[in-house]
Amino acid sequence: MPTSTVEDYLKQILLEQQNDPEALVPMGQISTALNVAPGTVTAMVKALADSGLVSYEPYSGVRLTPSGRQLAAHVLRRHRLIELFLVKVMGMDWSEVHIEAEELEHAVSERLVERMDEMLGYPSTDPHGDPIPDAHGVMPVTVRPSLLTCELGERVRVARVGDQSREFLQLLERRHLKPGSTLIVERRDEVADTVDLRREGGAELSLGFRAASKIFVEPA
Amino acid sequence: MPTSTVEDYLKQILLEQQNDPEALVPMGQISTALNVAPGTVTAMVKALADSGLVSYEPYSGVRLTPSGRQLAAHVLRRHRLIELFLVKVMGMDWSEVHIEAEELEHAVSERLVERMDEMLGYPSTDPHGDPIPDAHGVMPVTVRPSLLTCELGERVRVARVGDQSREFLQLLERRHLKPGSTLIVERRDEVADTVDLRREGGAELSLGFRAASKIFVEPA
DNA sequence: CCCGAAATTTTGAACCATCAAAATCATGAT
DNA sequence: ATCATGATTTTGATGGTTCAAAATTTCGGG
Repeated sequence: MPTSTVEDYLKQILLEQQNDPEALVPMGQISTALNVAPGTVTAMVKALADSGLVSYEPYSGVRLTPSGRQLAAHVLRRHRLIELFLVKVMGMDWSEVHIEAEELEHAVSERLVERMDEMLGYPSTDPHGDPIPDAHGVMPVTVRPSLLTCELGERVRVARVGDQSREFLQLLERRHLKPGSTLIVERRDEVADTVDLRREGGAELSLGFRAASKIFVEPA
Repeated sequence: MPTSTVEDYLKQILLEQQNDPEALVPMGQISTALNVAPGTVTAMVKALADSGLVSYEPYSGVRLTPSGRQLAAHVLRRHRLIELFLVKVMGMDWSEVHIEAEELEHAVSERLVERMDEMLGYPSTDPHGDPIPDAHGVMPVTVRPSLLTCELGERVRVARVGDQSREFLQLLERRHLKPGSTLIVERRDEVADTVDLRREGGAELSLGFRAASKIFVEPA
């Protein structure tokens, strides 16, 4: 049985390289994301390599092996199903479920996860629009434009948000920019660092480039 | 923040001495219950004593201090609310929820526990009839007769079962002896080691003394 | 009152996850 | 090509939890 620390490292590596399974994730990135000292990551990664969960290239980085990827995907599945469960069934706020799921993902049994999945009707995405790996650990990766890169003047729907922080999510809630909302990007001003949006109903609002880049959309 | 190991020790000590707050729980009892070596318990208990959670009397045993009791009661509250939640909301079998709750009790946040409590309508007992401590850690202790000590010929209702093992609980389920069931103890035979019961509806069945002593009843 | 069995404590060791700080390596700019 | 800078690895150490086995204590019966 992998420890919860091992699960955290694998999950993080998966998140950092999910677009490209061949990519090497540098140590520093993991160190920052998990908030541990760089040397700790080196030590841990060596142990993961010894267990055959990652392949480690000194001074370059790590990538998941098939079995590491499998395990990581299951952790991610648990995390995302739990988040959705907490929102849909427990009525919790979407801005608080990430932290909660961070703990619960290491404690729930396989049976309980499958029960949640069933109760939720086998959903494909979590409250932030992230895909939920299926029971075999398979997860579709969809690349979408953000508010910074999508067409101007087209009606788009918010599909996913790329920042799980409480503050960011609460902002989106107040501005009615949760996944599912539709809107149009009216204009972008590089100098002013603003993206102007028109929401369903006509209300205008604007975001800075950094915030806009964390909201991903699909054609409405 | 106490570690989950600390929570396990405190909870176990509370369970072993819940009738008498003055009682000293011997090391061996904890060692057996938690399935760790005796020396490990000694070491851990010393650490708990240093944290002011228990008072330790070498070669005699430990008892909870007020703050230890407080903490233990909160762990027990989480455990029992989770068990009930898993049965009532998740539709899990009562024979499998104990193990699940054993993990979850260390992972759920205060907020989530209170949310479960609310959804369940502030229940007073868990699926096995054990009392659920309130949000302040206060738990009523009711002493009840067992099938071995209650009056013969009286209609009684199963109020609590004192064995959480899967096998025992599945047996009770098959025999319709879950908490809430009513029955009459017809006779006891010391030599044959049998307790004969008549269930609601008239069906007769018998149990051995050891099993009978783990089923507690109240007047129906 | 002493003695042996049972319980408890001590000792020495291991594993996991972590840190700070020193040493090493890699890379891009000159 | 070299060299400074930043990333990575190494080193030495700590805290928490655990074990096995040896030493000690307790306590009831002779």
